[in-house]
Amino acid sequence: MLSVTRLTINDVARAAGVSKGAVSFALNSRPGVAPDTRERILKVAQEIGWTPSSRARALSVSRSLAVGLVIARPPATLGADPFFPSFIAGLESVLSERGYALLLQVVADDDRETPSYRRLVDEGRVDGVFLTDMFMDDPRPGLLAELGLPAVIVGPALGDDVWPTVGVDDAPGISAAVEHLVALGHSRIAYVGGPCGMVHGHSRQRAWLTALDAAGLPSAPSIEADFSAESGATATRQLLELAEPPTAIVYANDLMAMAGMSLAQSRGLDIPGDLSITGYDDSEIAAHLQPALTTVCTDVLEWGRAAATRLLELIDTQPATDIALPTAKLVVRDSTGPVPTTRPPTPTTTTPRRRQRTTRLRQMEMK
Amino acid sequence: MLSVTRLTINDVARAAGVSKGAVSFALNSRPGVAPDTRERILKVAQEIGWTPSSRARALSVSRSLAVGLVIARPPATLGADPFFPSFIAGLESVLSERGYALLLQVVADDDRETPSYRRLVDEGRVDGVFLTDMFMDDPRPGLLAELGLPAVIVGPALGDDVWPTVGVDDAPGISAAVEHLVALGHSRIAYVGGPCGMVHGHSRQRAWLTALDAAGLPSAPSIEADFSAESGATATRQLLELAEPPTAIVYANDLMAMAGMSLAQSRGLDIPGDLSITGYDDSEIAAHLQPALTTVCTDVLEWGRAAATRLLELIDTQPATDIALPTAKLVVRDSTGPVPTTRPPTPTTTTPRRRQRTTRLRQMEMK
DNA sequence: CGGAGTTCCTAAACCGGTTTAGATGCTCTC
DNA sequence: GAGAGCATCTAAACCGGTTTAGGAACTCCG
Repeated sequence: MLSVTRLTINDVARAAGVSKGAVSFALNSRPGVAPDTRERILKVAQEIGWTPSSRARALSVSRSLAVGLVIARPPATLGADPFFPSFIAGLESVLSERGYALLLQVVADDDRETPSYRRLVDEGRVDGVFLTDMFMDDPRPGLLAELGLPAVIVGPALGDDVWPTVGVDDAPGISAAVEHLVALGHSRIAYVGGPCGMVHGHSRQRAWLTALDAAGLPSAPSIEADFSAESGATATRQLLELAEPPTAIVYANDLMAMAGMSLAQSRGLDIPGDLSITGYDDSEIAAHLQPALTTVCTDVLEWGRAAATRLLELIDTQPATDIALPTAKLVVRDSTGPVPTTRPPTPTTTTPRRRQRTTRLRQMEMK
Repeated sequence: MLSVTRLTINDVARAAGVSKGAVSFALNSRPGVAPDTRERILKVAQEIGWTPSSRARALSVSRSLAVGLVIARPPATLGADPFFPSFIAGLESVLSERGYALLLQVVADDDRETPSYRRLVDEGRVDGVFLTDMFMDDPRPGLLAELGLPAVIVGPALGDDVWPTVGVDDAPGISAAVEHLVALGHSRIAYVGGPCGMVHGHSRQRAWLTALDAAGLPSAPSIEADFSAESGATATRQLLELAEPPTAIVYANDLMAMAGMSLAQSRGLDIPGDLSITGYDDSEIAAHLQPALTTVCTDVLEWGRAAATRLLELIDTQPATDIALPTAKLVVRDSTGPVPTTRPPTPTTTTPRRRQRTTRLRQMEMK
């Protein structure tokens, strides 16, 4: 190791016997360099092992060659969400190919993210950002428009936006779940959703409502939870304590479904004998639960790829290529089954089914 | 909005009636500027709303002001791991305070990461990296030493390394789990671990072995899995089919423990009546399982903070401040209980307990 | 054969900061 | 009161690329 200093474009220029500019032209495959000169330059660069410094590049092209992802969620909930890792992997696969880096920021939930974005812009760290976990009336698109920072909204389409939206439509997945339950004979299909103030919380609930309606079913109880296990358990408890508890519950994510399933089981209910349950996400554990969870699966990796592609297009002010995302698919497993037939036909204030079950349990324990 | 161009240090200099250099000095609180001048400059900068461009700063200080985290795992496994989100949140809290950004890369598992690091270095994207999911004889520390890129190893201490290690020791947590089970009367405490080729897989298994030994127990079956739900289920099946199945299983993470618990339950075993189970991680869902999972909890956020602090020190060639990380703690819940007392004293080739249980189940179903 | 048009390339400006060398004015000292 | 020493500040070089203006050589064409 003779020289400690990093290789620069000047070293290449000198070695190839040309000027800095020529090297730059050759590297970026721009006209103005003879084919054989170009080849010679590239060969020399290769030989001495030079890669352009993205620092220097970033300064001269007035771009950061990086995009940002700001995640504002309590880390606990984040950890249980299979979405982000796959999504980020999808982003990466496109970004790295185009020489872009991904800047990640995980901020406290209550920070409302906007200071983070402002800083990213002020410091010129990123050329664009992905917006996730959108709220209804989210201030961020407006803020970013004001700051002039390109953005892509990740999630269900909103419609009237300044920024493009890239997202797998929730509706088909939820609809499929409801239809599946209807086909199994269920008619009291409750819903445990995320915060209605959040776009995907909202859209999934709408999908459930629409599907019920399409099946000609009357409205059923719906509880607004917050995607956490705790809230899923609480919501489930409330539903089971209703005078007329549901025979099936559609959850807006797997985590709440798992917590709900556990809670129901702890009360002696058999899944799916007494209660059918569906999740959303198809997390790794879903298939290995007892019973295996019927859930909705989306191709999150592809989703990430699409979002990244769109953001880069936006940054380069290229026209949008419309990428068709595969729709959400229902994965039927063992947590859904035929509606219980032994149900008493007239609704009462007590819950006979649970009573009965409790009795059976008691017998078992006494044995 | 009169001018569309970004504010630069020149604008501040002009507005304050000083030179570029003076502004730079003032901003970085270096000597050579009179106190009142410094204040005036800062006030002007504040007023016109200028923040130094990190692009330009990065080029002139020959630093990227960013650090990298390369994650090489199949996204599916990643999504189920509560570690990274909290860890990243911890990193962020230190990095952002110091004006550093976090560059994230999620690469395919088989890419073995090294090309990613090489690229990060070649392009000058980062000033240092965190190494996670270390293998025994991992080539990365050596590679990075060669490339001259500072690194901090995240995980159990290895000892002979070029780079500092920041990690919560696994041993106390696993030991506590084993001791807890021993106290409950268990003597056949099996172990389902991660790949032994991985450092934390290895260290957790050693901890289990050591703890067994300390309790004066003979060696028990141990299965090398891969931290995935699938592998956890398979390992559990193998253990339960042993001539003399364990009465307790210690798992190296929650995901495998959950899958194992479900599998055991699907075979009619009662947890913890017939089999006690412990996990590792304390994921959000753990407390909401049926039964709630006894597991090991570590302060991952603090861990992230420590790792970031250490890496920045390394980059600035400052001496290491030794940060004491809180040790892993056992969280006792309901998946562990007294060893079954009804067990026949002589081992046979069949498994009477399960037989008995199956019978009970059958009775129930026939009813 | 002289001027217009191309092609290929170089020198120099530029991106927006940091940092160094040196100018200026002031105090201190003998 | 002249030179040393210091604090304060400026001008200019520098980081490592990209990009523009322009020069040299060569072709084309009337």
